[in-house]
Amino acid sequence: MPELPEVETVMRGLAARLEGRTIRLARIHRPDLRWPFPAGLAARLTGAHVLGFRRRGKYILMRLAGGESVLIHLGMSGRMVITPCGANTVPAHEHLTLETEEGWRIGFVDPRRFGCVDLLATAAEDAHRLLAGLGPEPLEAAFTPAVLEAALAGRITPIKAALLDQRTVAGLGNIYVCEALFRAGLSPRRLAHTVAGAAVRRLVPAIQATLTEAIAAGGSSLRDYVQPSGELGYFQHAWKVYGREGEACEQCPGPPGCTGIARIVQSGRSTFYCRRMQR
DNA sequence: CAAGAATCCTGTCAGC
DNA sequence: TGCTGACAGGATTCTT
Repeated sequence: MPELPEVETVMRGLAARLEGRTIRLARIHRPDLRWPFPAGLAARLTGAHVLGFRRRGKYILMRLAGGESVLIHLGMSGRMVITPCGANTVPAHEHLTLETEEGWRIGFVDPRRFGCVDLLATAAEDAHRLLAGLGPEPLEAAFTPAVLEAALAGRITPIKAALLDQRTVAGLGNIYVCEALFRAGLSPRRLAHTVAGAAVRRLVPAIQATLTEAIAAGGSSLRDYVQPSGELGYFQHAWKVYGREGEACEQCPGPPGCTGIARIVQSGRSTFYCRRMQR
């Protein structure tokens, strides 16, 4: 899916067109994504005034006047497409359409339909069942090596799997976990509880730098992710290991001994890493 | 309780 | 060109 940097980029794109504006019209084109849309969603969005946005992990929260917020998750293939109003046809897999009074059309497109939309009370946002269990925000000050070390303590699972678990830290996905572990020089196969001390002091800044640089690049554009404006993020060109099976590791001194970037499968998902530089 | 597998869904790509 | 199977950014739910 869109991981934290992509979600942050999408949220900023939405804020630029929606913050302080009024939704003139909302339409739903099917009854559900992962779960049914909340009852009366289109009617409750139509005429709503948007106060602002925030992100929690991979979730976007759109705060409305009147005390309600809209929770949006992009799932694996979700994206927001912002275009001028005009066309009457609904693009393929566009499940929710918003139109602003300024003439912008915001479409939530999600072919695989793993995304979701919900309505909740703004005052109780963090108590929502999908947000309540999330770990710390990796780019906030509260995410320290001591905090991560405590979250990893006693866990008998590869560090790769532990970091993908949103209860450990919120917002990382397959790509950025691979990239952050490479940056920290840690093997994705290491058991989570062994990542302590100096290792976790390398890992926290590695996660933060990876995410910060990716956000600055507008995220990574894969097949079905683009920024709301239609521009492409370009962080995919900065990947050091993800999708680079067999290529030389740029940190390795080179042969002899450099076997290139390996791809393994952990809990059903591809992991890319350098066996030599990541221990 | 914790960890891993199965599952939801559609599109794309490699290989035949 | 067309078919088939593997695989894809996620996270819940089900099994061990």
